[in-house]
Amino acid sequence: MARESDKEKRDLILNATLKLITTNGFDATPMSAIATEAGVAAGTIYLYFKNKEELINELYLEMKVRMMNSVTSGYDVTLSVENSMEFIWKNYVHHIMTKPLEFRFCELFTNSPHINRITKEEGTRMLQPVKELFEKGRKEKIIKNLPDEIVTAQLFSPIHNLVKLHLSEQFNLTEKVINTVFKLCWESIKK
Amino acid sequence: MARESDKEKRDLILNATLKLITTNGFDATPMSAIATEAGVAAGTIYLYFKNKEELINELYLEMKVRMMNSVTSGYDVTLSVENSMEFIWKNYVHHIMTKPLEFRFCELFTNSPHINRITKEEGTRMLQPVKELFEKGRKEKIIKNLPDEIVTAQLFSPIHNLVKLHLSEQFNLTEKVINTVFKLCWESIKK
Amino acid sequence: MARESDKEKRDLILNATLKLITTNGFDATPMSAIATEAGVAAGTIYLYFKNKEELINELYLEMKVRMMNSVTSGYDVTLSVENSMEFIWKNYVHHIMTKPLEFRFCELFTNSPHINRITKEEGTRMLQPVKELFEKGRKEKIIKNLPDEIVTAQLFSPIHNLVKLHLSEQFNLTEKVINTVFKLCWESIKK
Amino acid sequence: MARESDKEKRDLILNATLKLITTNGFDATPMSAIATEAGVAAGTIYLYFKNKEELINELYLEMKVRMMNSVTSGYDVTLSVENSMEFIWKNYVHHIMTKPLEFRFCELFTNSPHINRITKEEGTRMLQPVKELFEKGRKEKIIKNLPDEIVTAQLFSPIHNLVKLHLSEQFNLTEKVINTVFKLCWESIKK
DNA sequence: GATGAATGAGGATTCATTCAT
DNA sequence: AATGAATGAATCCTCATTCAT
Repeated sequence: MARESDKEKRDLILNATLKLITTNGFDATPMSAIATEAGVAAGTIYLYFKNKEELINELYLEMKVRMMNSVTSGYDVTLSVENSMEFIWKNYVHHIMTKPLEFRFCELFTNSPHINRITKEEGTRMLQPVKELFEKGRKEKIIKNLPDEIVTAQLFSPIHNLVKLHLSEQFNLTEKVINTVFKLCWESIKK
Repeated sequence: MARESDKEKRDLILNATLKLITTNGFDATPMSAIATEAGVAAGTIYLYFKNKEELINELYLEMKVRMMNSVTSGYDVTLSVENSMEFIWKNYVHHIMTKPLEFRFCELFTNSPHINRITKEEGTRMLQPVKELFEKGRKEKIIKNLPDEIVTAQLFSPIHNLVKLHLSEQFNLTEKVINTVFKLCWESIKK
Repeated sequence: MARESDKEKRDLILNATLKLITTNGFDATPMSAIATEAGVAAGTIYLYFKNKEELINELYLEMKVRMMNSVTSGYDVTLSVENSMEFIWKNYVHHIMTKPLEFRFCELFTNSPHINRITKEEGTRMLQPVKELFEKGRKEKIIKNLPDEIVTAQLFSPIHNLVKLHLSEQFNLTEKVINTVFKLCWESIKK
Repeated sequence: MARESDKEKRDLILNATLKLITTNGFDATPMSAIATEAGVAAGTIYLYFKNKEELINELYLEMKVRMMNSVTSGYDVTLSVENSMEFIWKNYVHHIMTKPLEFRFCELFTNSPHINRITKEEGTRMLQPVKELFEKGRKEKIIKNLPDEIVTAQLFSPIHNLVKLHLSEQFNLTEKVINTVFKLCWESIKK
């Protein structure tokens, strides 16, 4: 039970951090506020994280892990490349739309000097399965022969952008629109 | 000459802010550092900007203005929709690639709580000419009948993303690649 | 055995404190570090000592006791005043040279506000045997008629100082030098 | 006048530090207390000293300088070695007796890890004139042929010790006693 | 007795902002 | 207008001590 309690407290802190930083930004979120929100003492945070920077970095990784789990959960290897892609793509969209805090947090920190190189690389490493799918698609002559970066950009950045607009209520991203966008994106890279 | 000197000092401060914030981030850029970099006294900044927040906001607007000027400079109204689009698109790419500081700054602050609603709206308002071009394209049945947001996302976010990778040296964005990407994007929205 | 174990733990804590405080100083030695060095839990220290201050004070007394034991061990009451003095003096020198940690600790705390008046007095009280020897010397007209404080100062402070230099490697205190210094000191107080 | 004010504030801070640290010890003297005692804001200290450590080090040096100035002020080179020595010795005693705070401060920090090597060396370097006097005495066959360290120890440490007792009111150091002690010390090193 | 997680007060330091010159 | 010394609130973090297990 001691270990459960540890896990719980760590999670309370991570969740409090996620909520406050996403809402107010890094600078406007003192450790004391995180402690209060998490219902622990200020010093307790330092039992689980070395300092504010490490707290952010671990939270960032946690977010990336959750996302990849979400995206690949239920993934069926026997699916065709196109169906696999659609499955992953829609899982991704669903994930970021239903976890706005996690999404916003990743947005804020992906290019932040607070995230150190190692964390960033570990975060990127999780995209491996997707890259393998691209490779398969190219080999099977299903998608165009373009570098991973371009395929990723064509496939994911438009919807990524639209989700951002949706979450800031500048645009209403319906299921129908999502389907439309997937088709546009897929068309642009398929052979 | 007094007014010119004023203008100069204001610009010195804005440029110093751009450089330091882009390099070190908002938190790691004290007003005193900006003053030193600009070659003025700390107090002087407050003669031109009410406080740090306003300084950031004004710089943000300035960046947006410069970008729109860059993008539409030399724009010829007699061009076809497709050619207009290509002109603007490539101007945009050129601008953000040659002004990495300005680009990075906008990236950092577009979704930041430091930029207030009014500044953000004013920044968005400058996209008006582009939106009018979309409207024209839809009317002339040259591009698909899609909302502005989707057209913008399809057209600009992939290259936007690739420029980010390019500037962080994770990808080499050559002239050839740029042309390829334009074609992909344009294909995805044209009728 | 329980009591033996208690004694052991108390000693482990005292030794750890001696080592760490001497090396790093009082401020740079948290209780948690002492616990780790002693191989006990942080809370355990408080079973043996009321708080940090008392821990220091008890250690200080312990050091004084050890020193007096060292200094008078093997002391022969039938010796002449001069021989007694030489015996004690050289025992003292030997003790502080072979127990640099204990010596440094006493140095650090003799004039520190952390050592309370009572501890200090108890520490001084142990010099009683030496003072009696002075009294005997004066009565037998072997040493000059000077107050204890002056005799002590003349006899011990020069070598005390040289040992400090020796331990900080600014001076090499050989057996020959020690003998020379004893003679100088003794001459200065003998009649 | 601006510079005078600077000097004044720096001195206010140094004096406050001297007083509080000597009374309460390093740990028990927060920067905020120093600020209050000096009559400045907490942040102001950092305009004159990089941090607490540097403040202590500069104060330490200041104390050493003042002492050497005191000790050699009015020093007449035409005096004999013995008279020179007596002059300096008594100046020294007078200085540490009349400046108990400065004396205690030096005592506290001479062997403290807070004083860095450079400061310590610079502090020691000021003893040069005294060492030259020793050399002269040896050459003129007036004092015994002993290393500087021993001469220093014999000459200064007994009185140093007695002053400490005097200041802590464990001993009353009268002018007569001082003269007696000088004679004892001088006798022990003179040929 | 022993543990070590949890506490929260306290301290060094930074920095946006002001204001006397 | 320009300065930059001074301010002091705010923040991160440490650590002596407690207490439930």
